Formats: sequence, structure tokens, C-alpha cells
Amino acid sequence: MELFVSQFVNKIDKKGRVSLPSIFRNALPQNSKNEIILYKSLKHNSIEGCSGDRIKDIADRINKLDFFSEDQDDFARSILSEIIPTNIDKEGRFLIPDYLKKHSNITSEVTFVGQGHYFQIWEPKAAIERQKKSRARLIKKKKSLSSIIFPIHRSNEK
Amino acid sequence: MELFVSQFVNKIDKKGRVSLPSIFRNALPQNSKNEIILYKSLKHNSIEGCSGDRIKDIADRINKLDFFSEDQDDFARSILSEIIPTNIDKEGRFLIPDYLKKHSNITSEVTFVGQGHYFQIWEPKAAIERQKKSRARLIKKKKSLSSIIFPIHRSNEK
DNA sequence: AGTATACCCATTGACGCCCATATAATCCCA
DNA sequence: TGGGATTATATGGGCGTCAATGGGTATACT
Repeated sequence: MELFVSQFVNKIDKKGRVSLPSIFRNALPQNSKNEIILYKSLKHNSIEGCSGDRIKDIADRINKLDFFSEDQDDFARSILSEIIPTNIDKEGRFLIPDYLKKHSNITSEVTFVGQGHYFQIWEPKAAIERQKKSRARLIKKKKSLSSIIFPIHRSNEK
Repeated sequence: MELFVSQFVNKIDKKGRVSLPSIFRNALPQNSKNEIILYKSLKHNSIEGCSGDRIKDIADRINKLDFFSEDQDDFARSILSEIIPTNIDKEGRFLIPDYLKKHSNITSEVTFVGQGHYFQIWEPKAAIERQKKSRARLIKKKKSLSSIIFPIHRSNEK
């Protein structure tokens, strides 16, 4: 399975359409390249998006939580009830619902941010701010990071 | 798996293309010889590059982090969103994105530096500077280093 | 009817593919 | 082992295709 990686800035046209970046379209599963799922980020004023398949995975995980737990209810409510399946047209464009635009202060342009199994949609300036902070934090944590990034290469060598 | 070794200076043509050195191309995994991943170095004003396979390993590890954690988001953002999958044409050339050129002050020529599992791309003068510093530091640390690089020679001696 | 959305077509610029050439490396045979 | 022949690599440029974007019109829903 392909991942969503890299970043792209695209324009929103008069009709409110925006192109999903080509390589993000290619990262969608074969069977459902004309649909993405949008929802509010739980962490930021941004939108997150993914394939329908991923939502099924998440739903499965929620089901495995204790049925009577608060968490189960919270997750089900905040994630599954607020997702928006969205069609992609033949040119690879889709519409961002108004309330999601407001939530993320999006007006005429958006930045798509690849996050692996999902992606985010940001107002471009906010994306840059967030990026700077993440990178600073990353450099600060470099040591702990390297254990995540480079743990087994030595043993992989032939 | 082959390693990226040695050093090469290549030109950037009018279209912005530059040849990946032949032996670096050969070091790419069989299945994905027509793609490399580029990203900013965390340490220098240089670009780093590697195979797609290497990134998949890293992505897997990031995705194993707690789904809702800050770290997961930071790592995903800082790494997955900052990498650029780049196609290599049939002649072995690829394009360096503008923002990566700026980051590394690259204009008309680049120096490829093999670093084992990955390689770096430098502005040629900066590469020479860096080389001098590395060498100086290496000589200073020679003793501790040699215990890492040549750990069993002593026991092999007659 | 009026609004919203999907489909069709057009435009532009960037990129990939193809072909060509020069220089460097390698081979091969005497 | 020398030296010409062959191949590979780095580089240059033409051209078709595709991605991003714009806009007209049909269709649907209320």
C-alpha cells in the first residue's frame, strides 16, 4: 500500500473545487480512487483525510474497545459520526465542506500534508507555522528519534 | 544491499536535471531503480537521498506509535511530509525541487557524497568545506574510532 | 425555479520519454 | 601489453502527455 507523503499547495477555484495532488490520488486503494473521507483533526485547526478503507480499520479498532467504556463512546462520536465521505471528480478535484473550511481558516488555497496512512489539509500559513514547530521539536529529540529511525539497519546488512 | 559510496560532481542542465551517479543507481534496490527519496538534512545545509524501501521501513515504525500521540504526529509530519519521492528518467537523471536547492545553495553543480545506506547532495564548495572539517574531526578522534571500525584486527594478528 | 454538483472540454506549464552526441571507461584481439 | 573498437555515462534538446486550473452546460435535488 502506498503512503501519503510530501507536501503540495493547491488553489481553490470559484466553484470551491481543489485538486487532490496526483500522488495522493495514486496512494488511494485501487477499488476506491474516487472517494476520500474528510474529518476535523482532533489535534489542530486542520482537516484530515484518508481512504474509506482506513476508516474501516479505525472502526474495527473502536469496536475492540470495551463496549461500555467512555472511550468507546467518545471515539465513536468524535470520529465516526463526524466524517464526511467526499467524491472526487474525473479531473481529481473535490469540494471541501464549508464548516471544515471554517474550522481550519481555509479560504483560497490549501496545503496538503502527507502523514503516511492519512493526510492533512491546512491553511498554507498555518501549515508553515506548524511545520517549523514540528521540525524544531524533531531536532531537539533527535537522539530518541534515531532509535526509531535507525534501529535495525546494522542487523539488516549483508 | 549495495551501499552508496564515493563522491561525484555532476552538472545541472537547463531543465534542472542532474544525473544520479551510475554506481548510486546500481545501489538502489532492484524493484525500485527509478525512484529516489529526497529530504532536507537535519544537520546541514544539504540534501539527503535514499531508496523508497528505506522510507517504508521508517514509516512502518512511525505508524506503530500510539495513534493519538503528539510524537506520532510530529514524526509523521517532520519526516513523511518533508520527503519528496522523485522519479529517475531512463538516462538516470532526476529533478531537484527548488526549495531543496535553496536550502542547500545549489545552483549549477552538485556533489554527491556516498554515506552508506543513504547519500548527500551538496553545493560543491560546501562539500569541500565539510570534507575538511570531517577529516579534522576524524583524526582527532582516531583512537576511539579505530576501536569501532577495527574491533577484531588485534585478535587476528600473529 | 434555484442552488448545488457532476461531467465535458480547453488551456497552460511542467515533466517524462525519446533520440542524439561527446567524453570516458572497458573490452578484445593481435 | 598496446591500441583500436565497443560500450557506458554524462549531457543536450525536441516533443508528447499529464497535472492543475478555468469555465460552460447538463443533471439532480429540494
